[in-house]
Amino acid sequence: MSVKYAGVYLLDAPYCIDREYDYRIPEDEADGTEYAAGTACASVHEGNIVSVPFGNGNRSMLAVVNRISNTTDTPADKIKPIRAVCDEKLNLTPEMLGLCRFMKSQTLCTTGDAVHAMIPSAALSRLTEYYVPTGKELALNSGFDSRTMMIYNFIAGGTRIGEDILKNRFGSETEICLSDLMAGGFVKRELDLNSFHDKTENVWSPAVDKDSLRSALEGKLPGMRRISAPGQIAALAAVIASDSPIPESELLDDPTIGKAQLAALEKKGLLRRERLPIGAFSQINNLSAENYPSREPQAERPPLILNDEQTDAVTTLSELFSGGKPAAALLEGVTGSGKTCVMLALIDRVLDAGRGAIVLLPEIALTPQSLAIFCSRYGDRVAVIHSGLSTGERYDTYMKIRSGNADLVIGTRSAVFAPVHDLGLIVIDEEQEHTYKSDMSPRYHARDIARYRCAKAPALMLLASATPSVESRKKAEDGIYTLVKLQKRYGSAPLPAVTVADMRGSTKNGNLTPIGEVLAQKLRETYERGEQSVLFLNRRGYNNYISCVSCGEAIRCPGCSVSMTYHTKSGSYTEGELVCHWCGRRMAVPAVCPECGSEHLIRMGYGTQRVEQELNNLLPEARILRMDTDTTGTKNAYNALLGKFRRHEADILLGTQMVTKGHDFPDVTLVGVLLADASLYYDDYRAAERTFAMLTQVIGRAGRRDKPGEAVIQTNNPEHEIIELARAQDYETFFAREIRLRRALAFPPFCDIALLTLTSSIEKETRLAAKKLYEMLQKLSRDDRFKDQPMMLFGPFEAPVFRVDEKYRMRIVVKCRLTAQTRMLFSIVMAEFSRAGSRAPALSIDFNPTNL
DNA sequence: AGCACGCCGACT
DNA sequence: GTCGGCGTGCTC
Repeated sequence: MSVKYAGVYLLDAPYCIDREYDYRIPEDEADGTEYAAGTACASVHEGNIVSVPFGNGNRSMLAVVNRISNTTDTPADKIKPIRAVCDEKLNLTPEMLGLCRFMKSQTLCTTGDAVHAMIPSAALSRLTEYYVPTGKELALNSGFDSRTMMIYNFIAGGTRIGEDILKNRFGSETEICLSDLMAGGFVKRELDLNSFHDKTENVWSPAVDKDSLRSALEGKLPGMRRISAPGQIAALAAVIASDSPIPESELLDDPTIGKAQLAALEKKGLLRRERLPIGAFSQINNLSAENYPSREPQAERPPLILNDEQTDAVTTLSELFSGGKPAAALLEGVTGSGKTCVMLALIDRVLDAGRGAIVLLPEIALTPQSLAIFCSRYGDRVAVIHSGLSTGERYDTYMKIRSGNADLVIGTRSAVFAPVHDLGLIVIDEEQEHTYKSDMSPRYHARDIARYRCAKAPALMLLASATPSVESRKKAEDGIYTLVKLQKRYGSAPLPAVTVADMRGSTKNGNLTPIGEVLAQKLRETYERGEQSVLFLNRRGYNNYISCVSCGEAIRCPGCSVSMTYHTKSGSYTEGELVCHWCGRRMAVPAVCPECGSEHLIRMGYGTQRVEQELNNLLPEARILRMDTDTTGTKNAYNALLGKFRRHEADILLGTQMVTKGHDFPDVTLVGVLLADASLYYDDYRAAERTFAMLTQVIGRAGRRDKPGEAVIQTNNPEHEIIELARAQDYETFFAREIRLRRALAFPPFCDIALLTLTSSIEKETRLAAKKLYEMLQKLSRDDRFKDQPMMLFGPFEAPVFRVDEKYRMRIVVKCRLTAQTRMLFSIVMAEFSRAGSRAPALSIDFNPTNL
């Protein structure tokens, strides 16, 4: 057999050394005579996780095998052998390996970052090198010294000993002894998950059904005396109360329960003992059972009742799915048109075809109610991935999917990497949500990952939304995605009546009034009818822009047509200036409104507490639930609040972003939007898009089936086109208007934006590096390789929050088309900046960032 | 990122 | 005379 080489990427490498390194795959030294596979590296495949010696100190580092080859360009004296290979339980499939390469080229992350997005960190961080006996007998007279013999005996006696333990026991020469033993084929090195998962414990579960256990407690079980020992009673009660096996250690925490009692119950045939790895039951969610749906699989899926339009949609989408070719579709359905039913019908078909599916939801939409839809229909084959999972749960969920025990994954952004077998469908619900874009390395967009995976599978990517992003809708327009529309509301429920309340001039001594006359009146009426109201406070852009009380306009950047952000000058509370986050332009707050000449310019904004006070004055009797980041620290608190409101234990729900997402509250007939225009003047070219989507969503929350709903939009800008369009729920006109603007101003989807940020703890260094970076970009853009790529450079300027966490941040914005060439250009810049010393400013590049 | 090699100041 | 500062440069 010829020598083979493995080209590997290190998992923990900075960008500048993130390239392929060739390692020798050790040949089987004992070569079949007595013992085959004398090394741990008998079989290395692409996608395996391995450990390799790296650098001068030959530090052991984790790496992923990118390529297997019979030849290498690396000089023989530099080539080192792979140390150990992790078996198939953690390898990347060829698709996933390809996805890593794709992510590296698309987002300029390191290969390691990409791998970390796919394999749970609990797995990678627990990978450890072990020494294990090979099974080849070591004769006493084999000529090894006594230390080596002791080490061998130690390894042969125990299981999976790590090098640190050996070194501790046998001293610094351990390494030499080990390499002798390995050369002889007596011992091999393995890369495996460390002891955390090796340790086992006793777990207890019912040996018979729970009713029999209850009978036993009551003495009604035939042929058995009533259980009277307090310890046994307590143990039985605990097992009956739990949905999952209970670790023995947990049972023993109860002082009345002893091992003897457990043994007695086992002998009586009531309880069953199993020896299982510690943590094997962490998968039983920490989501409280009360809040989350049961996972009992339903015997038969209830049939879905679809109208004609929905049936047509399912037919079209099923054809795309079963066409055997990659496909992408955009399901555009007005609020209440039953997108979910279409999704379920499609998932039915995918699962029935024996394939897997992933459904992505925004975090705040991942509520017990939305999960219940899936869990009650598909039971145990569902795996849920959300931010509340512990590292152990994440690992268990990953393994459940990998092993094929779950073929439907519901989750947030990161679930797009779930190792679903034979992937047939990825659904991205609320497609326009910006949470699908990661703002940490790897800075990927779930949509791009989904598209890649669906192209390879091949599978169908389905984007769903009532208000698709301009980018996606444009792709549908261009025929890249198949557009499927749902225009009928269920049972032709009417749209809520929308009132736009003009808030201009409603200031009290220069302060804004949170609740105007119209809304106050309707809140009172709704309360008196015994119905519920939802108030949505638009906090985006809060207190950050200057608005004119007379005409409602915010001050915009003369060059960028986005709203300028108000910054307080450092060391002052009252003095501030306006800054454009896109081009860096600064200017003093003007004395009069540039639009209408009025002198009444004010800073916009107030918080939920202020609104709560106002509500208390207005309706002292009403029960108010305030929901914001202060009151909903944890996911459970958030779900508890939602549950409370659903059960009508409060009359008014007041909150920020969280109240807008698909919770179906049956008694809500009034929805109020406060500061509707705040997000209109957010310093982002997507401000209009987000405002439109948000208003559309929130209006859709009012009124269900039997009860007609009403919505009040409070704004300083009642004539604004976006507000008008949202009121009429007119996506088409909105889209046409937006596309026109984006084209004219060269914003996505007509160009791409690269946001380059330099971070360092030394202010001077940061500014200097920013200047250097700018010059470098300028020079490169004129280079022969790139000069045909139009690029516009802006900056360098300070980041909106210049100093964060003792670090200074400078930015450069580049508008260009993302192509292979421009990506190459940025990759050069990235490599250059990550090379320069550890104290030098760090560069990060974000393509089409969602927030600044 | 680490870790070496390498050439100039204050110390046993 | 040395110990050690961190400035380049390499890592299969």
